[in-house]
Amino acid sequence: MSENMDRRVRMTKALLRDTLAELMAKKPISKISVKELCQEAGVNRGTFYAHYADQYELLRQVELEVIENLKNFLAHYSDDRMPIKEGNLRGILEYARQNADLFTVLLGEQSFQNDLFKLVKLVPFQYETEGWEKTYILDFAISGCLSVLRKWLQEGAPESPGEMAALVLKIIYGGLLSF
Amino acid sequence: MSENMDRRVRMTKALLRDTLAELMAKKPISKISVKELCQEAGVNRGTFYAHYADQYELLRQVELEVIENLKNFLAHYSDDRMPIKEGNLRGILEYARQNADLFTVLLGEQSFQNDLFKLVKLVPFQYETEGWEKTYILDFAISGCLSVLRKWLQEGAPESPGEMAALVLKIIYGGLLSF
DNA sequence: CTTGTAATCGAACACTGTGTCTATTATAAT
DNA sequence: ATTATAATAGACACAGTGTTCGATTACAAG
Repeated sequence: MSENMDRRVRMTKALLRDTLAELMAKKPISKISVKELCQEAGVNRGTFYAHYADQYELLRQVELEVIENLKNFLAHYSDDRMPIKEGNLRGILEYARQNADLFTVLLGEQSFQNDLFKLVKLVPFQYETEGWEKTYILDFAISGCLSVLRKWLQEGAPESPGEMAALVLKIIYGGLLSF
Repeated sequence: MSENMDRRVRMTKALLRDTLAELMAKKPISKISVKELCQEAGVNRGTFYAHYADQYELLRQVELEVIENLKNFLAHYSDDRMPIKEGNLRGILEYARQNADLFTVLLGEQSFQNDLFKLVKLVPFQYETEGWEKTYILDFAISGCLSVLRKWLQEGAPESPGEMAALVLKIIYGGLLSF
């Protein structure tokens, strides 16, 4: 992806990516102008437009990069035909924790959430039944997990990834009222 | 709220509200200018600025209006100390179905979701335990429900509110794997 | 190390939308 | 009918946009 790029291009994109994340931690992207973003990043405004159409396209690119990372992540861990293993889950949580600031921003974006939904739905689950309820159940579960992840990161990730993985599994396999 | 307002003011706000909803069904609010919105609504741009600072403030107001409606809704139905009754839930789903277009738009907004979370958390639930897991469980459940609602509306609400209420209750009380 | 290529830069440009103001007209409340 | 106030058209300075130019700089390949 970003391997075979000019050093300068990678530097520019990285600067813009990080600066956008910083600014978005303070205010919504709608209040961030390309001008301000470039001044903050120390990048020429013309250079920005050479890569992106606007702030939103930049954000979208960042989202897709992270999705790509997560995809590799899942592919690596789900070799053993057992989806949603504890270690599997813990790995993702650790990755999220390490990039907590960026993740917190991205998890607030609808488009990023949609990508995550699609990503999870690639995992081959097995269901008891095959009725119309199936898709709703899955959506319920994914959305619930993402909400837990978001809350966890917002609180500063006080619990360990292991604890959180155990919690999520307990909810999924034990039910919401198993506490 | 909007009872004791000049007819003209109410008309103007209603026009802007509906037009914004229409436009947001087609494209993200970031691509909607105040100028376009006002032309579409047939409202003078100066009049817009007399009421709102920008598109986002207008959207926020609409969100708060709907939240207020839902609040009354909950207050009416939760008189009997039994939260999350089937009829209770079905009523809300019917209300959402009747305003499907608007709801679909609003459910994609982070701020609106936050409001809904706060609203649901006003309901006095009783838990088995009191540990740190409690808040995560609740967030999981709320987020899951909203996701189901969103999907249902996006599909054009094929199932009846009664069926959906039953499904949600089955997930909550029966667990995710009870299918 | 040298050289051709390409990315960044500063500066300028026309253009669109913004936010505010004024004088004028239309409408609601009493 | 009178009064108050909301909506209007139009104008204004201003900020940000998106594009262009030539000059400069950094890179990668040979």
